[in-house]
Amino acid sequence: MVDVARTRTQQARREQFIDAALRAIRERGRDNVRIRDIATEAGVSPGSVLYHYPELTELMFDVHRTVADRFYRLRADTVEAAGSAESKLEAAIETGLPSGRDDEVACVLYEMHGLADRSSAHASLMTSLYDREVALYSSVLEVGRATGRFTLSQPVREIAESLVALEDGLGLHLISNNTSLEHSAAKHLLTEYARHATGCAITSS
Amino acid sequence: MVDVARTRTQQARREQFIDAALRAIRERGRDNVRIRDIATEAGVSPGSVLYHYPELTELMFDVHRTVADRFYRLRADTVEAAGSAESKLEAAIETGLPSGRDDEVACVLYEMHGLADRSSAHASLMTSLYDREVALYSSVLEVGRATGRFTLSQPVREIAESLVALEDGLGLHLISNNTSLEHSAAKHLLTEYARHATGCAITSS
DNA sequence: TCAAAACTTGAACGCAGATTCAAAGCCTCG
DNA sequence: CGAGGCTTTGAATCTGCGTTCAAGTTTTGA
Repeated sequence: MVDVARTRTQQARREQFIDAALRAIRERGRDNVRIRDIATEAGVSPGSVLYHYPELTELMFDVHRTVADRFYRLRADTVEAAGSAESKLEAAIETGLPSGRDDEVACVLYEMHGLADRSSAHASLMTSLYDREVALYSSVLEVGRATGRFTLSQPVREIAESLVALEDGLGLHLISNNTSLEHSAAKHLLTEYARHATGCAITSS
Repeated sequence: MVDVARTRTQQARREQFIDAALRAIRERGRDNVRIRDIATEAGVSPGSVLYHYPELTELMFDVHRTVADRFYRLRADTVEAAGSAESKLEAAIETGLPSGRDDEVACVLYEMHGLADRSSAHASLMTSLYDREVALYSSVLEVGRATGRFTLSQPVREIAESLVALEDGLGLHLISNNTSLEHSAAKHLLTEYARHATGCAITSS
């Protein structure tokens, strides 16, 4: 995935196609999306898409990278903005679950997961997102412990990894229309685990 | 999904196609599988597949149903066979994670998840599996509590749902080649949570 | 201002895969 | 054994999508 040098405007154009592809993928599914769909979404002709992305796999990769980054950035920024360790933890939990089935970024992120099976490039993206999310939770836990607000029941990394896995599992069900699991229930489960693991009094308001 | 009446041999033939499709999907991916792949896998011609499954969506549905049932059945049987509540819990955990990337049933099950987005029939299958898994864990927890071996830190249903979500999230990462998460580590996290929630002394041997 | 480069388009082409179907094979039961 | 129904096949057809490309349009920069 070595990037050829591109001008600023070329890069900007590409980003428009990334957004168009994102919407098209959401609409038609990762493997059913046609070049025409992406073109239509971007308001151009199919040839134009190919001109900027001669390799569709590269566009797929960029979409994956983009949703992973956006997902993480929102979380990191929200956590950063929160004051206390407790509210940081609440912020991480709140932003870790897909807001609903209208959550484009989360939906596409889950769609992309499947590519990791067969492409090591996509697997790296997934691993990298996982690592960043674990690191984010870890830092929050460290802060809470350092300030004496949290009493951790397990090693930091274990709690962080469990939180990430838990929200991924819950998110998967929320996005897949599991009617036995509401968003509020998912958040409650996540909060309860966090509460037990940190011994602090956060709420799933 | 009303089934037309079929003879025993017709049903048996269909099951061969389900197995062939399962292998083909594993090989080529849910949306990239061609009729020819399924036919080849079954050792017949494409026309034969269409003869038994005029609607490919029906075959997809049957594959989904089959993997969900196999996955659950193995768990239920293993848990059933275990003696104490502790070993039942260990059995549930052990069978809840994909054994590896060679785990056909688990891999295809995760592939199928994505269909729930757009098909309510598939969403029902997913929900049904979730419900059964939650019920399975719930029953184990009830047994442990009734026999005084478990001291539950949360309502039964919450623990059960958390365990299911946790293993789904962990499984997703294992199947997606997340190099930051080993199978043994996943099992450890699951075990730790179970231990914490039940207050009992199981090990992730 | 103008020439070259970058970009876009839509029509034309080629191909892969779904689908159809007539012919042939093969059960099975009277 | 043989007639009728069930199953399989491979060839023919259809369809839709990717890809190419010559011809136009826009942008750039000198």
